[in-house]
Amino acid sequence: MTAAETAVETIQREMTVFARRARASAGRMHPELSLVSYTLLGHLEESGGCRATDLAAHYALDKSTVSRQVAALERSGLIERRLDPEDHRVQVLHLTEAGQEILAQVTRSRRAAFRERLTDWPEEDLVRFAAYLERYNAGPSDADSP
Amino acid sequence: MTAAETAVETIQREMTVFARRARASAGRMHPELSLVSYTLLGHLEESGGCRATDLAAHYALDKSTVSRQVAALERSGLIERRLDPEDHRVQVLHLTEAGQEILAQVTRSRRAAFRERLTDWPEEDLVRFAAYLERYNAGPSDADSP
DNA sequence: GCTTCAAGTTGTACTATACAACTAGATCGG
DNA sequence: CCGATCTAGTTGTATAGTACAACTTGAAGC
Repeated sequence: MTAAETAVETIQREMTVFARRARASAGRMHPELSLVSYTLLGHLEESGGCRATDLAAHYALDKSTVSRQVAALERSGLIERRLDPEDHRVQVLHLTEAGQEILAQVTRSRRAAFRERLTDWPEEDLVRFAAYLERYNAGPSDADSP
Repeated sequence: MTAAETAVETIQREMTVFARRARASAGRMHPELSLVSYTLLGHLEESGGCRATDLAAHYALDKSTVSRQVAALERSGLIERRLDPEDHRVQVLHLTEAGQEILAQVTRSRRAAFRERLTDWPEEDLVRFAAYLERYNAGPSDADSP
């Protein structure tokens, strides 16, 4: 196995470990907001509002799954839907003020946990690590590799 | 927000995107072996056999969850349990030959998908990326950050 | 030896998810 | 203009993964 293959193997494995732990600790840290919900809210903030279909595509989820998550978030008053006047099939999702607050709060505590864990890392490494992840995910999202 | 904070934010977000896509594509790629099962088998191979409790700790899963997964894998003939003669509470889990084969097969196809996606990456970057992930996950696994 | 601890199993409930069938609105070719 | 087709989203249904709690069995310590 070449060095590159070993690295690829490691990337797979470690990404999976990360994912499992993230899920576990997210549940413990914020019972009020599941990891999925948090993620969706984050995407809404980042994108400044988008459609359910966009969320589904971005996270490789079925539209029915997103539909239910969105319905729950709306019920909790964290997001609102605005009918697109141009196209009445489309609902553009936006964070409510409550949604923004909760998201900010969860983000703060998540960031704190991350910071603690990453406390020994030089900034240069953090930036490079982040860049690798972005570069990896920027590839085609569909129907292929994880 | 400092550059380090931005990076931390990005790391969180991109890790999550990765995790969701990984799950989705894993289901499509290998209906015969769920992402969890694959992961557990991989850990068994890597560690050369371990206890269910170790798996639970490593992946931040409940022991009952692991117990069921292990039972399913045993039913499928992919792993076997060996009672520890020193301590009869303990069952050491090992891959069977069939388990090794399936794992190798799935690993090959996963690796191929990864390779394709990582095809443009210089080996140096792959190695560094892998090192970052390992370093990240090597931190304390419990009760804290994702 | 009785109590306490550790490994694992089983009962139960819940959540995330996918797939399929459906509704409602838009678009396009004639 | 109108039916065929496409797109966004919802709802019905089934399944898998998960946690928590209660239990069983074996080990260890006072």
